Amino acid sequence: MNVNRLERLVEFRHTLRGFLFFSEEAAAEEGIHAQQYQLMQVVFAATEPTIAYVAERMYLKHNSAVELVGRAVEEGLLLRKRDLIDARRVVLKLTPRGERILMRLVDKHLLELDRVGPQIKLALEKVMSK
Amino acid sequence: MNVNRLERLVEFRHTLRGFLFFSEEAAAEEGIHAQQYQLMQVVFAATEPTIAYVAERMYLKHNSAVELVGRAVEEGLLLRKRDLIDARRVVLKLTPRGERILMRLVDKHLLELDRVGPQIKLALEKVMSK
DNA sequence: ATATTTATATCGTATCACGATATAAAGCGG
DNA sequence: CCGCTTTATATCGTGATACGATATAAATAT
Repeated sequence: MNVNRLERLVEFRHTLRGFLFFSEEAAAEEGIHAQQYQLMQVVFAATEPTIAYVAERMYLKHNSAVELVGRAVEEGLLLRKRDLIDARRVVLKLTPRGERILMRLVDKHLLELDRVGPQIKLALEKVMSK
Repeated sequence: MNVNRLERLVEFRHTLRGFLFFSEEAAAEEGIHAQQYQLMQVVFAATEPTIAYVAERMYLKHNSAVELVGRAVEEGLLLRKRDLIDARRVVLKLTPRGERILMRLVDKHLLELDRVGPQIKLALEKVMSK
């Protein structure tokens, strides 16, 4: 039943896309972009959030990370701090505003995952050849 | 432990992003974009794939769907066919080339989900408040 | 001390998505 | 049958995103 597995794959991607769409909308409600939310998550959760770390964690090239951070800094979500020990490096930190927005978004996403998590899980189980 | 749930949310998004990154790479290996792969999935799986249907299914505005389809048609992945009954509508169909590429990508994704599906599932379970 | 590597930044280009607007066919009310 | 509205697709201008190529500057190696 290869057709069946294809249909299940399509269904899985649809549930995923639904979740990601929720994420975009939630971010938009806070006046930011979905990628900025992801960036803030990564920065907040890291012990030493540098540009290179962000790039690796988000599967981006470093120049893309630089640009993403640049826009976030411009919008007052993040701060760049030059590393005192190694002056090539830039360490990132959320602004109070960034932190407030992140926390609200995290709460919303946790609620949403309580709602759609089971559906995603089911769709995923169906697509895996157990 | 709200911090814990946040960390688990971050971990979940990381596994998801990993899968989506795989998808981007796999598409690139076939010379197409990840969104074109998603589009082809939707078109292939639908009984009557119109622009409006694609937009709804991919959570896009119709103009975005028009543009996505336009680029896919230009690259020989899809065909536009005017609906004979309702001449406003456009029904989409994969070209043989599009279909071949889709099938290869579906296979690759099914294999990848056998590999990373369990990790995604685990991360999802951990983030849901059971 | 110079060469190389590492970390970040800049530039040009393309995809993608959107809002606003346009066009054209279908449906509707009289 | 004819305007009027709705529906389906298309076009235009703009901005975020991501990339490769290239640049800069600090750290490290020889």
